[in-house]
Amino acid sequence: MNLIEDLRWRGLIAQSTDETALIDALKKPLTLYIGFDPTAASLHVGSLVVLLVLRRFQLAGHNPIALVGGATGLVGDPSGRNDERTLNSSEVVEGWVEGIRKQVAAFLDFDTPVNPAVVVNNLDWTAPLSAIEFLRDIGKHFSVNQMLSKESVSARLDAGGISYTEFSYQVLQSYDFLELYRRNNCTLQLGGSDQWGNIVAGLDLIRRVESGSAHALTVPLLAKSDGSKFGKTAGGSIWLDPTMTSPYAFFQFWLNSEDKDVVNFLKIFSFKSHEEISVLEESHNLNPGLREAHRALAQELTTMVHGADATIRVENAARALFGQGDLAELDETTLANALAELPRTVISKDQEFPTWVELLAATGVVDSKSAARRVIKDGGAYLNNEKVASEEFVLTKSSFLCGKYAVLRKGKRDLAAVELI
RNA sequence: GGCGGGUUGCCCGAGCGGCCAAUGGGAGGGGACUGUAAAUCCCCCGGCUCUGCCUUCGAAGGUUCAAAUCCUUCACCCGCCA
Repeated sequence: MNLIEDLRWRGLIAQSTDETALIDALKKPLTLYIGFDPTAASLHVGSLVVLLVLRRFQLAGHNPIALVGGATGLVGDPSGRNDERTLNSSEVVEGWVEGIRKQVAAFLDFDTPVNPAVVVNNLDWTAPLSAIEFLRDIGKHFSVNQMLSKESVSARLDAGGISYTEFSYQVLQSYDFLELYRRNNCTLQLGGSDQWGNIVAGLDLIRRVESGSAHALTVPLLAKSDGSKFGKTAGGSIWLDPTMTSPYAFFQFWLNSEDKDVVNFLKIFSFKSHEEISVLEESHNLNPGLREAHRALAQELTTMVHGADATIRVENAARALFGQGDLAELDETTLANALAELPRTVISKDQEFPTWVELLAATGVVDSKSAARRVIKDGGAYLNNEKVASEEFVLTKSSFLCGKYAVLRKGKRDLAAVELI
């Protein structure tokens, strides 16, 4: 099975330029790139889809380039949006570029002698360019008629307009491809399916300027089986940065995948063999309640992103906190380790203990005291796994397990720790 | 530059002087059932010092006992015309 067939099996191919030619080109190692724009301080699980495809190409012997969009991030991609982006200051974007550069690097191999990965920043070749050079050398090759017909632009024209800045985005991205074609002989660009227009514009530019030919391959934008956005939860996006999404929450995100999605997710994200995935699929169909596939997915991804140690810690924590057993029976070490993975609030022995409402709000499991009251009224507030339905309830020293810890829970799975010092 | 239409809570979208913290839908939250799933059903969904009070309906002023609703100015968006 060749790489393209494997990607197809995984559901990772949306569109490509002439597939026969692409398969042919892939018989020899080629150089390919994917761009990531710094639109936040961290990548999220959605970016992981395409990043892992890049990794698959490297594993198959090709030369991967990860491009961080220090330039394009300053401009803003109109693709997939129906309103203009708010521009971020260059200092902010610069900071994000650094963070994302590190994240991307973690998934690629830079030490292999044959096809080491490369990370580049498009600001390096865009910044020195003067406006006149840009217009004469690059802009001249673009037809506004074609630019207007791009989905990303026409959608915006219908939705209320687009600035000249974002309109120019496709030109910048095309120039990136041209530049990488020249510098690295890069002949394939990967991206989310919303990037098709931008990528193809790059192919045109390469053809016009260098009479060269290159390829495009896009990955479907991942949606859940119910059509909703992948990678968003009530708490917001699932980020790769552990300070933005804790490894605990990250693990739980995968473990809580819907049944209908889990096998697809394994195909998309996992580096297990087809056979291993089939085994998990069978187990899942036979006894979904066991959630073996969910667990395998959560373990593999958490290990990939946060490391094996973190995965073990986080899984043990979940086992302790979700265990059927009485929390009071846990020994202090187990409890302390489990709680270390949760958001924590510290209260002092000397101060007056807060009321139940105040405590719930303080830990952040609810957004406000009003919300805390609502949850209490609805019977969704738990202390050490026991429902507490009184707003006036105040913890006492005996509420603290091992004399130190209290476990707050809202609903089934929203937990926080309180430590007494 | 002229004329007309618009700006409502996380999103869409009603309301068009008091009965409005503001209809409805979606998203979200809790409960029941389950498997830390889905579907379904019930409840909730601005904040607080919570039988009351405070802050919201683009912004600032004004009219009125009373304004999201009327008037004025400003900002932005969308049309049509120049």
